[in-house]
This record gives sequence, C-alpha cells and structure tokens, in this order.
Amino acid sequence: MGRRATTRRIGIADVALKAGVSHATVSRVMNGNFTVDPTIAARVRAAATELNYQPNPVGRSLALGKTDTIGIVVPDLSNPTFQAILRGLSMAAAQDGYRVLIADSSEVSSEEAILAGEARRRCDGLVLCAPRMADAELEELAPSLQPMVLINRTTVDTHTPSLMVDYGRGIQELAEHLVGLGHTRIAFLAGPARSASNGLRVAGLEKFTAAHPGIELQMLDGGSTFEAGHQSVDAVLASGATGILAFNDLVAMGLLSGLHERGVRVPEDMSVTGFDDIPFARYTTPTLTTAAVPITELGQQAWHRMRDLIRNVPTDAIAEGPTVFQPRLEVRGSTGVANP
Amino acid sequence: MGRRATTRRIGIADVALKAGVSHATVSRVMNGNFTVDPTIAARVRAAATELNYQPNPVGRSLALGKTDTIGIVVPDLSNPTFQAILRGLSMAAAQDGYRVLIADSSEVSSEEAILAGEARRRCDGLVLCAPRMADAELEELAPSLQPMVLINRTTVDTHTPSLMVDYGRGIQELAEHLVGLGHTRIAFLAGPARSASNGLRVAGLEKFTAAHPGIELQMLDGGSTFEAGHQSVDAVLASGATGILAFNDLVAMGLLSGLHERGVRVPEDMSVTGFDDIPFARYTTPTLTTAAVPITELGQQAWHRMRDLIRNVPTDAIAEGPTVFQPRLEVRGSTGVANP
DNA sequence: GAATTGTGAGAAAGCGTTTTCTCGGAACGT
DNA sequence: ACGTTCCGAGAAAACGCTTTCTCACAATTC
Repeated sequence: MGRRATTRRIGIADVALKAGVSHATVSRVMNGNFTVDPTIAARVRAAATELNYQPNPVGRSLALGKTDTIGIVVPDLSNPTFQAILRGLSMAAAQDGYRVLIADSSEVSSEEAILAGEARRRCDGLVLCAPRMADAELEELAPSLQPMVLINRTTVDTHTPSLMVDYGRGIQELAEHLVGLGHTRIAFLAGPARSASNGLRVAGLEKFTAAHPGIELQMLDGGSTFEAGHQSVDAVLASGATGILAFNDLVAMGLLSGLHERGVRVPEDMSVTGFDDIPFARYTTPTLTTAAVPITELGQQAWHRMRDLIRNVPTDAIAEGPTVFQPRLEVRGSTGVANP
Repeated sequence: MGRRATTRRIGIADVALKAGVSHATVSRVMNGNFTVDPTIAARVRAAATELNYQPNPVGRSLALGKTDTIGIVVPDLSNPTFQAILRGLSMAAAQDGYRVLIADSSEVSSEEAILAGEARRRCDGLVLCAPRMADAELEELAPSLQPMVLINRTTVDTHTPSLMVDYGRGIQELAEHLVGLGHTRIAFLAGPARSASNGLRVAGLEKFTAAHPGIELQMLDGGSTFEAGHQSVDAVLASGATGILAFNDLVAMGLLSGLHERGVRVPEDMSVTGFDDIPFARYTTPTLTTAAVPITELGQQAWHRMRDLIRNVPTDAIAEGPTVFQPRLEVRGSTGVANP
C-alpha cells in the first residue's frame, strides 16, 4: 500500500466522481474512445479540465505495459560525440512522443551491464553505446536488453540493429589525404586500446600500409581526450613524422594546442587530422582537417531503428546487417603540403 | 488489462511459485525485510537468481509512489553549458541511485510548460532551466512542478531552491579587467534579449558604467551561439571598441574566429572575453580570458538540493534565498593591454 | 494445562490506469 | 406486443509490486 501523500494528487477517481460517471468512462474519454455519449464525454472533459486532471503516467505504464521512454547508455557524457548522439536521439524520439532516460557509465565498464539492465527495465528499449565492453559480455547481455539498438558495435544475433561508422575507411581517406600532400612519415595517435572503434581504425590503417609500401606509419599510444593529445606532443615530435592522424578531434585539438606552445607551426611544419568533426573542429586555429561523421543524424537514425523495433515493423534492414555511416573527408587548415 | 506480451517477462509470481511461498514473502526477501525465516529467505533468493528475477520498476513505482528518477528541462542540448549541468546532475544523482530523464525544449518556449509538466509527472522532481520563460508563466507553473530546483531563475515562492550564477558580478570583473589593461572603449556583445542571464549581465554593466564615468560602453546585438559571434564581426569593428565582452564563450569563440579571418590580431589589436569557461575555452587560439563558472558543480548542487527536497530534509538553505555561484576571473591570452 | 505473548507467513488491499465482461435499456423487426 | 439486436456505461479484473491485516502455530508465563 502506498504512503500517505501530504497532498493527494488528483486522480481519475476524482474526475469520475465530479462528472458522476465511472472510472472506466473517464478513461475512455481521455483516450478518445468514441463509444461514449457526446453529452457525457463533454461533462467528463469539463470535469477533467476544471480539476486540471492529468493521467498518472506510472499507472498508465503499468496497465499498458509501456513507458514511452527509451534509455541510452553512454560511457562518458562529457564526450562531444556522445552528446551529439544523445541530442539526435532525444530530438527524434521527442517528435514521436518518447522521452530519453540517460545512463552514464562514467567509463566504468564493470557497471555497464547492471546499468544497462536497470535502464532497460524502466524503458521500452535501449540504445547502447559501450565501446569498451567485451564482446562476450555484450553477446551474453544482448538477449535480455531487447529491443536494443547498438552504436558502433554488432552482435552475431541478427535482430539487433546496429549503426556503425566506417572508421576504417575514414582513417584511410585521411591517411591518403596526407600522402597526397607529400607526407611519407605518418603517425597514428591511437585511442584507448580496448575501444572497438580504435580497432576499426587500426584495421583500416593496416589496409592502408599494405597499399602504400613506401609510407612509414608509426603507432603512438594516445587516448581519447584533449589532455591525451596535449600530453603526447613529445612522443609526436620524437617520432619524426610530419603527418599526424589523431584518434579523434579532441585529441587533435589537444595536440594542436601543445604544438602551438612548442612553436611548431601547423600546417607548415606538421599536418594534423582529427576524426568526428565535432562542432568546434571548424573553429580551432588552424581549422581542423577531419573525417566528418553525421553524429547527430546517427542518433536520429538510432531512434528510427528503435521505433521500428517497438512498433514491430517487419524491417529487413536489420537482416541486411549494420547500417554503416561513411565519414566524409573535410579538408581544412590543419593539413598542408609536406615540408621537404 | 495489459496486452499479451509475446514472451511474458518473469515476475514476482513466478518466483513465489518456484519457492513455494507467497508473493508477499518474495517481496519481503527482495527488500531485505528481516522478519522472514532465513531458510525460506535462502530458498526465495535461490529461486530468484535461478529465474534471473528482477523486480519490475513500474510496478514498484506505482506501489511506492516514487520513480527514483528526476527530470531536467533544458532549452538546448547542444549548448555546452546545459550539457555540463546535465552531466553534473546525472553523475551526482547516480551516486544516490537516481536516474535522469531529459526534456529538451529545443528553444521552443511555448512547449516548455507542457514538457515540464509531462516530465515532472514521470519523475520525483524536476530541475528547470528555462532562461526564456516569462516570469508570470514560471510563477504560475511552479506550484504544480514541486519538488523543483531552478537554475538561474527564482520564484517569489520561497520553497523552490534556486541556483544562480552571479553574471552581473562576473561581467563587471571582466569589464574592470579590461579597464585595468587600459581599454577605454568597450563593447558588450549581448545575448538573447529575453534571456534572464542576459538581463543580469546588463544590470551588472550598468553598475560598472556608473562606477567608471570615463569609460565608453556600447551595447551590441549578438546572440548566444558561435555563429552569432562570427556574424557580429562587422558590428564589432564598426564600434571602434578595443575591448569586447562577449555574451559567453561560444560567442567569443565565434568572434575570435571571425577576427582571425579579418586579420585582426587578438589581443594586440583587440581584446576579447567570454563567459562560462567551457572546456574548450582554454584551447582556443589565443586562449580565452573568461569568467569561470563551476557549471558541472552547479549541476551537482542541483541534485543535492533536489535530494533534500525529496527526502524532506528541513533545510533552511532554501529560506535563505538562492545559492549564488561566483564566477572566477580567468585571465588567459585573449586580453592584453590596449593599443594606444 | 490453560491463557498470553510473540513470530513468521499468507491473504488481500491498494497504488492509478486500461480493458474486458456484463448487463440494462432503447431501437428495431415481425 | 414480444423477441432480438445493438449500444453505451458500470463493475471488475488485470498490470506487478508493497504493505497492512490477519491468523496459525510455537513459545512463554502463571
């Protein structure tokens, strides 16, 4: 039995009483069921507005078995990429009357599974961004999280839609862009070792080196943050490379900042590329050459997949495998011809 | 009556059946009620883990009259300030086992009231960021949204905690910083006219001009975005001012970028200040002099106020009026001595 | 040994909805 | 005028849980 609320919220019973009808009739009226006498309907509506009645969503959810809410699990809310996904998701979902519950795992991947489960049970579906989660764990978790949409991950299980960014292709294009500018010594400032998207980049770069035997490509440890980029200035300079592929825009910006402090001119002395095309990438000095990912659109698409799942739309898009977003090379000021 | 789920989720009844006890006992065990025989408790727990039972939060919420969720209304999720508030709020709330539901009003203030109400009914409380909402509307809405915490707004009603940033004081400090550097012609690149925080800045600047009769201060129309700053380059140059107080960091960054394109050197030819100290402010070129607001901490504090409200902690902090955060002057590279 | 207290667990009510079931009464047909 | 249909609205069950109420049984007391 519930606790005594200090001021009882006004419920369907109050409206029913005031209108002199039963709960059932009030419910019917509120839900636009037309099997109710217009006279009575009007009376109910009048009572409802007069009492300023708003149906309790929790009661509704219990009866209907749905919450009109979806959850999203993100590893780090301070990362612009996830912010953009969240924004796209939230806005698209709002269009269809759905809300978004956020679950920030704060990079603590041990919490991720529990967090995802809890969020899922409160919602009608889950969008999962878990770049660091082990494949096995994801595979094991997946069934209990349905309906679910994955971002930058896949499961063997075919009925989980997956939205992927072709990081491999994007990084290749960036590398080739550098080669086109005459760079022969290139360094990749890698992201977190266990990150799935870092793996894709590495794979793409392996293809790249295979196709360009004359090019020297070094792998440098980095990270995914501004600070990581800033701290790797020494390693970058020591590498002797003239073209630097940063893991993402944040890292590139950190590097840019560090290089500036050292008096290294970009792009005259060194070319730097990012990845993602976060909003700030076009406002750095110099402006950042990067691989543009339509991140907000990705969030929006995530909702559309989710919506199809929730509505049980027989979509063969799922069977066709993950939806792959192709990054677009965005050449700006941070890359230039190699200094001989 | 609920719809037929394709695969019935496993509920308390299943556990009760398997353990050979009543629903009530299962509930007691799950909630750590010690009035139950250890033997039986063990049996129930065994059944629960074997069936992988997880209580349905909706049922729980209905019975308990609480959702362990709070809502936050933000006008624009792409604004770094609100992102930071959201992050601080979400992380702090998570520490206490609460989740955050987001409601992005997309700057459509006509939707704000409905959005806020809907979010509120799904949650145990609401954090409201509605800088553009009319005072009257806020005042009218407030009672139905309790418990609520306001960000950068106040109500006459004293039992709504309010967290404010002292924009007036902050902008004065920035202006005085410019004066200290020898600037005598200063321009304020104003934010949205109806924004509450813009009003506070203007009020602060009025105090400033009163105290500094010799200083010329112009008010320029601006906005709150990067683009707004970028587009106001002409107006800024036409003003003849040498010190520019931008509405916030975003605007300052846009202005910086526009000035760079025009070949105007900062800070040699012109000094520029921002406001907020968003993460990127320390990585612009030149780095941005700004008034640092502990935004994430503000989000965190918002949760603490909310928690006190939810727990009915008799806090006199509320009666004492709004909690005011003092911005801290952060002098970086974008301001320098005035060019004679 | 009967009365009293205590303890642990089941029955049932309640949270606020939606929806099925049921039934009285009006409208219709013969 | 009687039987059949149909329609609209109330009663009640269901959603999944918590908690009060109640009661059977065991343990204690005189």
